[in-house]
Order: sequence, then C-alpha cells, then structure tokens
Amino acid sequence: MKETPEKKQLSSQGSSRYEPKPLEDRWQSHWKDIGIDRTRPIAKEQNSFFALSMFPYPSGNLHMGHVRNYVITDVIARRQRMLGFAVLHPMGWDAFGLPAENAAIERGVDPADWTKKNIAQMRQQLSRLGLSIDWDKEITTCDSDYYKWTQFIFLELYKNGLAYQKEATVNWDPIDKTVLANEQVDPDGKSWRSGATVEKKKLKQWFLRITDFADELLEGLDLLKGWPEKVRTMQANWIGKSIGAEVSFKVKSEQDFNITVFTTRPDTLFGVTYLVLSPDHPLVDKISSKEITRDIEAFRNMVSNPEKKDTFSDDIPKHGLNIGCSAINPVNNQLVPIWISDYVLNDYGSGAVMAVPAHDDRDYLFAKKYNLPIKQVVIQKPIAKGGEEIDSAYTGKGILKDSGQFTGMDSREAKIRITEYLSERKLGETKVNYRLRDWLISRQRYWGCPIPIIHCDNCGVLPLEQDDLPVKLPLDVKLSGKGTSPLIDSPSWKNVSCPKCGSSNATRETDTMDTFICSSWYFLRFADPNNNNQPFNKQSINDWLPVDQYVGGVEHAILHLLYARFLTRFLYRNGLISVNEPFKNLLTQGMVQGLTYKNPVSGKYIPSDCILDQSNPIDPQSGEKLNVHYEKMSKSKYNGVDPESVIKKYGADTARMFVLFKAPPEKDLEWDESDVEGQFRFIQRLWRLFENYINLHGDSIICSEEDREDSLNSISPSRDKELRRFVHRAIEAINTDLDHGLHFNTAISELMKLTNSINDNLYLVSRSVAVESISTLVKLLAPFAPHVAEEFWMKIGGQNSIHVQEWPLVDKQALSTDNYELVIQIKGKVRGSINVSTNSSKEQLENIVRESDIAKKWLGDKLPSRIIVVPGKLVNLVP
RNA sequence: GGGUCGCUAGCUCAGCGGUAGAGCAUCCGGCUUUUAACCGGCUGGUCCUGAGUUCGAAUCUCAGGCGACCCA
Repeated sequence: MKETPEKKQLSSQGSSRYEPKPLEDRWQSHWKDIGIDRTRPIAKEQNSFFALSMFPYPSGNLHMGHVRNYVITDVIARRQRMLGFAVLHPMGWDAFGLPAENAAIERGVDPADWTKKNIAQMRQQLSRLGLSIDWDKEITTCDSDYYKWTQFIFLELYKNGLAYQKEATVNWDPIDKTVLANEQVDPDGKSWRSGATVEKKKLKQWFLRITDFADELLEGLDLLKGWPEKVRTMQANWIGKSIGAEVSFKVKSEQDFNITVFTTRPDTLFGVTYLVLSPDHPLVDKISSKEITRDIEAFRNMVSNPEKKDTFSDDIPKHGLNIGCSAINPVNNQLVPIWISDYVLNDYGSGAVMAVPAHDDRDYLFAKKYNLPIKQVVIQKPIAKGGEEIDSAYTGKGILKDSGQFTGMDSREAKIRITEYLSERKLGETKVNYRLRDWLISRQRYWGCPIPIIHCDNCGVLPLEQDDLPVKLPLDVKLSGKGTSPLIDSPSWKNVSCPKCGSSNATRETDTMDTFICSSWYFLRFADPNNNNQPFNKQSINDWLPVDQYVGGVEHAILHLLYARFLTRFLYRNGLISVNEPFKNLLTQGMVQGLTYKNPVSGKYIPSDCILDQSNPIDPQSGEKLNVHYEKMSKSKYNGVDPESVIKKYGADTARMFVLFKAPPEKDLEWDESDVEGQFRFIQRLWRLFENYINLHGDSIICSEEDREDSLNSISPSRDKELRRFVHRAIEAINTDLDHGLHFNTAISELMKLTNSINDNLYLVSRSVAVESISTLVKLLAPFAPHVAEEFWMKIGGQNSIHVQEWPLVDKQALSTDNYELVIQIKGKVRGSINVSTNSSKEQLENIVRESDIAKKWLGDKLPSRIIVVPGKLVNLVP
C-alpha cells in the first residue's frame, strides 16, 4: 500500500459539518488512484476468500435490490480483508438476453451498443456506493472473449453426449416469441419473464442432459450446509426423485400393444379403474377407435390452445376424453377403459398413468367429473367396513383389501411384493423416476451465445473445432421479433462450407443458447478472467473456488443455482476443475419493498405524491379510501426509490448503513425515509464524537510511555476498565453477528451502543483507553461505512488506509469484571439484587443471599427447602 | 391438503431456560443562525392464545389462532 496522501489536501478544511458528497468523492478517487481494491495475490499460508454477488443484467438502471445485494458482499469482502484473507470480490454483467433485442426491435438500436451503454451507466452508478470491487476482473457474457468459452463448454458437453438435439413439444412464449425451459414456466402455465400464457409447439431443439446428474445433484444438497434449508428443499422438490414401479398394461386389440405406466403406488394396483394417456402419446392414434379420431383432434386443439382452455375451469379436474378402447390390468386381468387428458404430461414418466381414484387426489377429481368407478383397495387401520361412497381420496398408507393374494398386507410390504410379482412375470419392474427434465437450451433469438454447430447435408451435425471459436454473432441482422431465429436471415453468416466434406450445402446452427448457460459458469471465469487460451486455469480455480459467500435473490433458488451446480459437476467429472460444488455458503436476500397506495375498487396504484393526507390516504380522483401496503418496488406501483437520489441526499455511507440495518439480510426490507434519516443522524453523531476526541487528544493515536503510565494511575480506573469492557464486548458481539448468520442489523446496533458508551466516557478515561476505544470503533465501522471510516482514521492520525488495518482482536481479560449484580429470586420470582464479587463461591453466594434483607423480608422465618445457585446470575430460594 | 418459517414496545428487529433489550418514531425539556437541526431526558410490553415440563418459560413440549413462503 502506498502512503497516505497529504493530510492538508484531504482534510475538509476544518469545517465541522458532515457533508457526504465531497468527502465520498474525494476518497473514492483516492482509492482508485492507489488501486486499493485490486485483488492481491494469495501469499503463502494465506487463506483466500471469494465473495460474490449474483451478477446483474445490465438494464441500465441500478435499483435498491442491487444496492442491497452488493453492499452485503462488500461488507463481507472488506471485513475478510481486515481479517487477513486474500479476497476476490469481482463484478460482471449477465449481458445477453431479451431486453437488448426488444430495444433493438422497438427503437432500432444495436443490441451490442445498447448493452455497452447500459453497462457504462451502471458501472458509474455502482461506483458511487464505494464498493471494493476489483474492476480489472470485470467480465461481460456478450463479449466474444467470454462467450468463446461458453461455446467451448457447450462442445465439451456435446463430445460427452450431454448436448443433443430432439424434436420436442416445447413451451412457446407468444409475447417474447421464444422457447422456454420447463423451469421458466410457472405453475399457472405463464412465462416467468413476460407473464404470457405459454403455448405448446413442436420444434427440433437442443437439450442438455442434466437428468444424467439428477442423483448427484440431489445427494450433493446434503453437503451444502451453508445453504438455506428452504433452497435445498426447493431444489430437492424440483429434482423430484420418486421410487416406484413401471407397470405394463396390455391393450385389448388385435395387435400387440402395451401401455407402460409409472407409479409410486404399486400397492394400489388392484384399485385401477382406468388408464390415462397424454394427448400426444404415440399409442393414442394406433389404438383409438376410428369413429372418434376427429374428437381426438378437437380435444388436442382444445388443450393446446390456451385461449380456449381459459374458458374452462383452470383447476383440476382437467379435461378428458374416452378413446374407446381398453387395457388389461396385469394383476387381476380386469378390463379398464383408456382415456386421454391434459393432466398427464407426455414427457413425464412414460406419458401414461394408471388411475386409482380412491387413493389419488387428481384421479379422484377426474373420476368424479367423468363418472368413472372408484374402487377402494387400501384402508386405514383399524379395518373399517368400507364399501361405501367416499368423499375424497385416501392417499395415506394402510392395509390392502380386495387385492387378491395381497389382501391384508400393509402398503409398504405390498409395494415390494406386488412389484416382485410383476417382475417375475415380466409385466413390470422397480423404477426410479425424476421430475427433473433435460434442459432445453435452444432459443430462436439473436442476442444470445451462438451454438457452435454446423449442419451439413452430407455429413449431418458437426461440432466446430476449438480453433474455430468463437462463432461470433453477425452484425448485419435485421431484428423483427417474429418467431424464427433472426440468424436465419443472415445468409452470409449462416451459409458455410462443410468443414468435413467441403460441400457448400452446410449451414450454421441458427438457434442461440439460453442465457442461463452464460451465468452457469461465470463464477469460474472470475478466478482467471483474462485467460485467452482456456476458460480458466485449474490452479486459479483451486485458489479461489468454491465461492465462499454467494449472495442473491431467492428467485434464483432453482433455475440459476441448479444449472450452475450442474455445469460445475460436469466440469468436475470431465477433469477440467477439481471442485464439484460452486457455492459453499449462500445467502438469499429479501426484497426491498416500497409503500404502495392502491385503490381497492379500481385496483389501480396511486403515486405517493398524489396523496394529500398521509394519515388518511384517499384517491384524489374518486375519493375512495386507499389500501396501504409494502410491496416489491416497481415502476407500475409507483413505489420505487432511486438509489442515486438517496446517495445524492444522504451519501453512500448512509444508504449502505440503512439497507444493512433495517432488516436482517434474508428478510424483506421496507423502505422508510425516516429510518434513512436515523442512519444519517448516527453518522453525524459519530462525526461529533470524533471532533470531540480530536479536541481532547489531538490528531495522533500514538500512545507514549507516559500515556500508559497515566492509564495505570488513572483518575478513574473503574471508568477505564468499564469502557474497555464495552469496547471488547462490542468486538465480540459484532464477530458473533457476522460469523453466525451475517446479522448486519444487530452488528450496526452494537456499533451504535459502542458509540454511545464511548461518548459517555470520553472525558472520564485516560488517553490510552480513549485511543484504544476510538481506533477500535473506526476499524469496526470500516466495512459498513467505508468513506467516513477512512476520514475518521485520517483525522485521528491513523497510518495508511483504514481498509488495510487488521480487524480488532478481543481481549478476553478486558471482558472480566470484579463485581456483578446477583439476582435474588424467591420461589422463582425476582425480588431484588445484590452486588457480589465475581470470585465468590457457590457457598458464599448462598450465604450472602440467605443473610440478605431481601431474603429475610420475603422468607420471614421459613427455611428454604431448596436453593438453586447459578454463579454469575442468581440465587433462587424456594421455601 | 402437506411442509418450512414467523408472531416480543407504535414500527423494524435482538434476546432462544435465569432481572424483557436496541434503533427509529412518539412525548417532554434545553439550545440555537426557529417552515428546521442538534443536545438531554422520560415514556412505552398479557413476549399471539391455552395447556404441560421446570425451583424458574418470551425461550423447551403439545394443541390452537393468524401471517408469509414452498410443494401438491
């Protein structure tokens, strides 16, 4: 570190007012000059720490959610540096994606220019927060320097048989005009991005075989102790492993057809009263009776057309159609009718289910709707009569009835026995099934990473060689927003000669990749971002990975985090890296919410500056009383707060302190201007404390021998001791807050308490204790409010930057006390307290209390029958 | 319907067997370059309800209520 610059130049010319703007500008430019935020090489014996925020999409506007996210990792990074770790704290841009393309379509701008401009703007906005980010390691996913390696990883996947093409019914977003992965469609069938109702379409698409890793990804969750339980649960549910049986039903027809179903409940096989196929099941056209072919067509149209579908009830039960043929139940040879319905998905399991309406909720509702028989085969203990109508499915375990030779068995055993029975007769077998589907990565869009594949009429599908990477996006493309990939309309780019046979009838793949691929490995690139020969070198990965603390929104709990784990595990399996989990500790931060005023009648949001009386908010137009709520900040709700305006008014330090203090990081944060002012006032209180300190002790924190002597002969040794105890208790408390659960809010509360007690004692303690207290306070403050901390440090005469100082150590000695207030309880009720020596034994404490006036008053002449002595706390006398 | 988490001062949250705490807000006083800032001080709590365990429960157990999220 270079030396501190001239004090004269940096000091605020003796002004005693706290003015954040000039102070923050001054330090930010100084830090930039001396390069304080650059990543230091890892020294021998030094531990490394990788602090990472989920990188943003460069929308061009920094919002409060970003601020919260990056401030959290910044505090962590700064403190880890002070603790002596080599810290990597980088920033990058998730820069491919639809908004750039939409801007291009709407306004005719170039997506690359648009993106670059936004990045510059956001980088500028970010810099105002005083984040200790190493900008030398910045990465941008739409740079060919980066996406070259995204393509490299795709080719590695392809070589290993994990990237493949398949004709598939896909989720089609009619607004964004692109294909979505299953994970990008919410349970109501809406697009996660546009909110449009998703349609079904058939297209040839690229997939990644994430299902190959299903078990690994599931089992790996158990080792992620540093992740929130709820995220692990969500991922486990998403993977959805279930163990059951595959059962084969013979179709009753002249030809030999079998319908295979997957079930987790083979014990209910005797209760099957019909089979359901997905409308697209390949057998449907072969086995259905000819008379209803047109009905089937109509049915398919209905269920694939969302607009018509909406006119029906959207709830379960869904729609069904009897296709006029039957199948034979392999355990009892009963004939059951075959239906088709959209509650069965073609690509889950085998696209067919056996329906047991007595023991499955959806089957039950479907059977009720279409008047299908319901047959009970499992009953709860004790054995009830049964046979009567039931008013809901019993989905629990129990005892089998009416199940041939298995009657009387309990469900758990019956599952095994019935599966055995089936596999002996080659009619079924044990099967593990997953809800997780392969990852559909094809997008018919321009602004994404090109898939490095050539299709040749003679040679088929050909992967490019590494030397031919990157496949850059063409620049001469007209963006129209219609359904096909814009790259199809770029003949000069699309038409190539075949690298194998030289034929001119070869074309590039015109689909681009889902942007989630770009963000599934960026954390690895941060370890070695400027490498031109490899995506990263293995040593750098060993140095920095896994990410020690990852911070981001919970909305990425499934998609991004699962994909990132998948690619990391693939690269590990493939020997390219030697870590198999990317994120050691994960913090999912809560939303930043703003106050909304909503008219309950019209459902419209009213901007807060239209509210005349805050205590009685009414609609200025209709006069209706408004509902007041906190909701996620958004333009349409008029409840956003712009970080820039907050920084302008209060400064970055106040903004940082506020977002950290107002709520624990994993909880939602309600924006409240008066609390922001509270933080601003706290910094002003600190400001005055330091002025007072300097008036008293001057601008040096060097303590002479005399000062120490002075301390020993202090006029008020008990004050010295008390303040030191406060100081070291605060260090201990802040360490606990930050090391166990990242409780920045309580850590700041401790800083406030410490500030108060230093303030109370400043005039009463000796110089050496004042110096120790004040310099400890600056160090503890530094990660939270880096600008004022630096200013204070300079003012009191600290050497170098506060941000290269060592984090304070707790002096256990200072924590001890000579005396304390021992609580006296009589029969468990607190009746008073008494000052005792810390060294008193249990016996002594008991005697002191028994002799005390308090005990005599409440006990009278009764003798205590029981005495509980807790040294350091209390004595409880029970008569 | 199932699971997870939460319910503590007006608000946001600590405390997680041993005298209920912090910040903000409110209120009162002081001060001053009085649409306000600052300083000092005081308030303010059936710890959601009920039962149990315990010498002692906000804290542990059970049941219920309310709310949030996830899954179906």
